[in-house]
Amino acid sequence: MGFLSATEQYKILTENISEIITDEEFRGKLERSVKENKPLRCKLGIDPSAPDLHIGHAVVLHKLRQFQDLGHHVVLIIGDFTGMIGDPTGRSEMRKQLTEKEVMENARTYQEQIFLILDKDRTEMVFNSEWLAKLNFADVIKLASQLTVARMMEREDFDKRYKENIAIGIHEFFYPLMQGYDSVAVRADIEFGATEQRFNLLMGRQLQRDYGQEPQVAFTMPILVGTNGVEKMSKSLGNYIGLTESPDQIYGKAMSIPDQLMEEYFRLATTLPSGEIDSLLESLKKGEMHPRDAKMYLARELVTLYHDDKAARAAEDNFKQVFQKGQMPSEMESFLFKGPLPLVAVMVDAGLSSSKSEARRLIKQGGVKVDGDIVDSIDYELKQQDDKDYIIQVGKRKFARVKVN
RNA sequence: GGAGAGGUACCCAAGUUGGCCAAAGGGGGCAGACUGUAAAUCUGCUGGCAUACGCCUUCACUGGUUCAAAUCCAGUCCUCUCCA
Repeated sequence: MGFLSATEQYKILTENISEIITDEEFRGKLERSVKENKPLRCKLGIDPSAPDLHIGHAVVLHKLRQFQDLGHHVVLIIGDFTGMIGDPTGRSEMRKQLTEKEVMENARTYQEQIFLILDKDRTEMVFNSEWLAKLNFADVIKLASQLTVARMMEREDFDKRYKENIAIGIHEFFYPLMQGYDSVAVRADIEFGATEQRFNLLMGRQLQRDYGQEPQVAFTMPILVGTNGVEKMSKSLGNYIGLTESPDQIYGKAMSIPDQLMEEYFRLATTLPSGEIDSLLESLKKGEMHPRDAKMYLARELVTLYHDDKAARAAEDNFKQVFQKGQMPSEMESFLFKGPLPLVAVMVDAGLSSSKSEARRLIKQGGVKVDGDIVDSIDYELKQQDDKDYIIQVGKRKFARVKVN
């Protein structure tokens, strides 16, 4: 600790964030931390309902990593207990409750992914069932009495559901309370979350006060827009870039984002210094740099972040080969079949199409190529070939190497 | 507990005088053209099986009426509103 002054830390840590509540308290905590040489306890709650992390989740993780790099301490709370309720935040319907087994399984896969970004040595991991499961009914009632229905209904998501006559479960009211109680349990100095978590983060402040603790500072981070540039990034919408995806997938998806999204992605999804991003955007605006090249840089950065620079270069070479020169990728999944076989069946078995009907549709629309030639008949058959493989291409980006014998 | 409204495909949402309904329209998605795998725009497709005639599964669930049901009837489950 103590390499950087509170002022210097403040400057770095408040970059690219959405809101701090309150700024004054944050400065105070930083100064005290430096003076007493005591790391801040940075809390992040994880809802183990969606086990695949994407670069949207990574926004807050990168911020935490910055804290860690400055010597602070991260307390990661796996919401195994709350996961059984389901965070209603931003939901337009009740979220399904997970079983204990599902929660544990998801939590495990989370850990693997989260340390792609966080520093394991400065992370403490806890499960909130540790304290929440111990509360008895009287404790729960006491906790619930901290909050009025009116207060709860201030939340936009609940209010909206209420007005639209969509079900709200009583148990959903407990989610913010439990999350807030977590802050009490781990004595959090700061809690992080996306902007939509604002209410929950504030609840932690209130409960900490009620339990005689200094209230945590709430740090909200912007929500990353999905690759289609329309809605927020989410797995269920399919507009995401997953942390554990292959270099080619990450690179390709990054290249497909709308141009307007580049700045947001550079700032929130990469770890490039903001000065560098500023000058890059500047030259882009002046027309000194082609938007495509800027995007390739972005794609490279993202691959490097979750793989390495070697993989990034390889993904870029592959991209150039396939999409700029229109050639085949150097590597693709291989399959072995006993022939002869109709092409539609092979497409399904090789995962290029989800059903034969869809495969036929794709062929009719001219979206399928075999060895570079557009297939014009849905009866197309793959015959036995000992000497070479078939290269099947579906759409622009799906390829498979198929050997038929 | 009483009265009323509702549950349709990935989402929203038509359709409820029974057949022309695999089910309008929109969104999303996919494919094609144009590009920089961008955006915008245009075109086509969007339950499964089948070369095709067609067949099968699907409109909360279960049963029934009928030659024929998303549409009619009965029961069940769920949601919402008002009353208590």
